[in-house]
Amino acid sequence: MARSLGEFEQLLLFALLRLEEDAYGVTIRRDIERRTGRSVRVGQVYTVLQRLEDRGLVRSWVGDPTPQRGGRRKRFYALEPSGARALYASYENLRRMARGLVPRLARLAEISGP
Amino acid sequence: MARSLGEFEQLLLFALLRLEEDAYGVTIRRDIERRTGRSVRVGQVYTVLQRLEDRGLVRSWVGDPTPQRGGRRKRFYALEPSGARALYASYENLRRMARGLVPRLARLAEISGP
DNA sequence: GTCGATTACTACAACATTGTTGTACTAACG
DNA sequence: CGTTAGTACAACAATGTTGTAGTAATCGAC
Repeated sequence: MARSLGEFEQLLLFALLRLEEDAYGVTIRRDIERRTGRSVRVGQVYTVLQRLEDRGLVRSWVGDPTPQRGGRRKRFYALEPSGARALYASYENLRRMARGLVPRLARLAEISGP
Repeated sequence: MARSLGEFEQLLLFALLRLEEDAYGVTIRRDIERRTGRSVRVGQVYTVLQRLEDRGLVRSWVGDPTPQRGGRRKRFYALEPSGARALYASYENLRRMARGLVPRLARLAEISGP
């Protein structure tokens, strides 16, 4: 059964969940960058999306052309049920490990410099 | 600056935090297994601990002999300040991505069968 | 209408870091 | 010195990350 998810994979799947109908390469990337503050290469998004689709955790389809200046058609992505289960399991695991420790961790992280 | 932490690395660091004075290979392994329900090889723990130590996120020292039947001396581990910061940052990133989505995710994960 | 210039977006190869496993080794006590 | 708790490490698999090339769409000139 389900191998566990890497860290970036988790971020990616959460982005899919949040974006719902509007999840494609560019919006996914932007969502992760904005929320985490870390910079994400475009290629990284597509590479990981493809792997997740190969594993059956995500599905995708090509959308219709839009009346925008340039650009090719978007490929949209959505969570599969198995993807939701995998993501939930990973996140719960981490929460269980973290339970009760966050305040102390926060203090340690603050104290120790810039 | 701080690369980001992998998933297992995060679990490991949380275990260190929880175990405080009593963190060494065997207890760390047991803590992760019990809380997450996933099985962990002994070697995995030491491999990852060593890498984290190389990166300066963890420190270790060899303890004194104990009055137990057999066994060699334990090597104890503890979080370094930079480790606390890295762990906190990773966990916060994930929480920000997950914010507001967990109930929906839980429902999706439940519905979609065993 | 059709032909390119322009543009939003996707695909992928290549390399780096993390994850995982199995097996061998060490040092303690009785 | 036999037994045993514990550690180290080599080797391979999966995930993370980057750069660059390719594709398919619209617009505007003609």
